[in-house]
Amino acid sequence: MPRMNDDVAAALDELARLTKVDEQDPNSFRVRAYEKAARAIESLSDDVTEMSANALTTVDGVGKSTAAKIRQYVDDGRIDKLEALREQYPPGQLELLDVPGLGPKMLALLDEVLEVRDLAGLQAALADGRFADLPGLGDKTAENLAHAIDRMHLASKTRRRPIHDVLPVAERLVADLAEVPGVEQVAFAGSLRRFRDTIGDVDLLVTTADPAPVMAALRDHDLVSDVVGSGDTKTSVVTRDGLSVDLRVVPAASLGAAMVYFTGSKGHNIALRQRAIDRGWTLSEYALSDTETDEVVAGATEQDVYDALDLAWVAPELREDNGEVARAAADDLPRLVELDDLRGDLHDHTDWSGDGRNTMEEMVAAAAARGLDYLAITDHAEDLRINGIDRDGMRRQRRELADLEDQRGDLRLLHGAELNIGTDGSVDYDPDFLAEFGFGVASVHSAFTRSVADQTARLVTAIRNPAVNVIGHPSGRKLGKRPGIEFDLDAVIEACLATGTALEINSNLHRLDATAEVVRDAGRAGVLFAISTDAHTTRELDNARHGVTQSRRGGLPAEQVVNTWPRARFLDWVEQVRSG
DNA sequence: GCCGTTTTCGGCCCGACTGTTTTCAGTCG
Repeated sequence: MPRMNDDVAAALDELARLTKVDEQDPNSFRVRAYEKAARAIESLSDDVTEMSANALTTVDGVGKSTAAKIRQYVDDGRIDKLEALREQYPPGQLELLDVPGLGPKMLALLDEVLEVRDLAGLQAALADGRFADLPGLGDKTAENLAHAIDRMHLASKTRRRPIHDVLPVAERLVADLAEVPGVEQVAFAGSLRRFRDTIGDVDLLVTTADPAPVMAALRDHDLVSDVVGSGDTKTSVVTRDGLSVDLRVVPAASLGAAMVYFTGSKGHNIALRQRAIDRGWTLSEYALSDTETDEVVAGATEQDVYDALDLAWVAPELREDNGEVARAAADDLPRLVELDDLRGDLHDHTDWSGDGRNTMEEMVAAAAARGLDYLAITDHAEDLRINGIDRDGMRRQRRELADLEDQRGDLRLLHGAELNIGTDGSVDYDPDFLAEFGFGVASVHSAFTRSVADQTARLVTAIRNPAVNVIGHPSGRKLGKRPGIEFDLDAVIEACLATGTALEINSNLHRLDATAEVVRDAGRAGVLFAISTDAHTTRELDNARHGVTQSRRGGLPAEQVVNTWPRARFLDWVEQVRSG
């Protein structure tokens, strides 16, 4: 969460990359140690600037040496070893590593034999045949690298993209491949299944007795522009817009082991493997099996694999090597939210305000069709000049909603508003008018770049406002477009706990806000959450599943989500907050 | 570089694909 942690993680990642080149070994233990430390610092909720070297060594994956490097970075803004390596390997040379199929060994060979130290030099050496004459290399490798350079602008192994660009593609591929004759099961794994904000590539798993047709179906798919490789069990392609997709075919008896393996994360898998080794077993994508006898211990389902390792099944969203393995071993994992748990939606727009597309009647009917028991209509309020509703409008809408509730007799319909949080934390209207609403969401829609102190004060003021039940999309981020506001989470947590105000988990794939880190840290502190769709159309009510997944990624216990509560308990909470 | 219910030394996850090797090296995830 603290920004300095991200800077430190980035420095450690760069150190890993340079060390990989320096040692000419992608699996160097030192490289892996730096990478593991980077992930550990990234997911740490404590601020590294406030930690001593000793405190840093208590972080799993950080030892004395890395702790000293982190301290030096925090204190001096530099790391001696990093500076030395930067000196030794100029950026142009490192760019060569971005070429798919070119690793540290080839990098060293190019440097030593051909004195090639940048992309232009490589292209020249590929063109005039010097590359193909290198020991252990030939024409085919040269051809492949030339092709890889040509499409680098398309699919870069370093470029991750927002999940809203990737999930629809993956879901379409899964649906299409499921139609191929002989295919039994298809699923995506990888960081997409873990529901990270950004995705590097798509991993698809298929079970079938006959792999050839499904491999062909992927190679020939409309969305695919380039085939990187295709063998008996694995095919790699790139889509037209540059997304890498890997397809693996595994036997049905191995699907569980394969799902574990390809879902990751790497750190989570290594932790599982260690437990397997401790028991005299080995864990691969095919099975958990006995090292001596090769006898299969488990593999058909994920549950079997975790059971055999004496672990509770770990939800994919939690598999980030953040201590979830230890919690699974202690049977101490939280009961996470399922889509069926949601009884209401608390942030919904209609065509009463400028950007909603469906009528109130349509939105309510759609919510009823999805089995909800209560719904808050929260159109934009008057401060949003473009599309907010004025006071008379709000009163008329309130009467119409009450009539609708009477006519239908099924859902409890709350009349609220999505209030706009000004730069000073104030919201639309005045206290008396605000008190007429039955519900309130308040969100930041502007001034995203104020100081941390300003944004914190802004949020805390809004949280303390009794007309505010929920803080909508707390950071205001849009994935791939703009970062959210930065604020002091501890202060926000404290205010929420004092007032009972909930933080929203906005289900829109472009937002996923609160972030997983905020959900995790505020959730652990006991803060309440609302999983809301922010739907502007009836279709967008289906986004609730994404909000649920986001809450799971933050490890949030279902008990802390107010819209999983039965109607009476939920309404009590609404009134409790509003009575100050 | 990290780590310790066998260990403060000696381990550290595992397999597919490709190309260039007639048995393996490099890269990738």
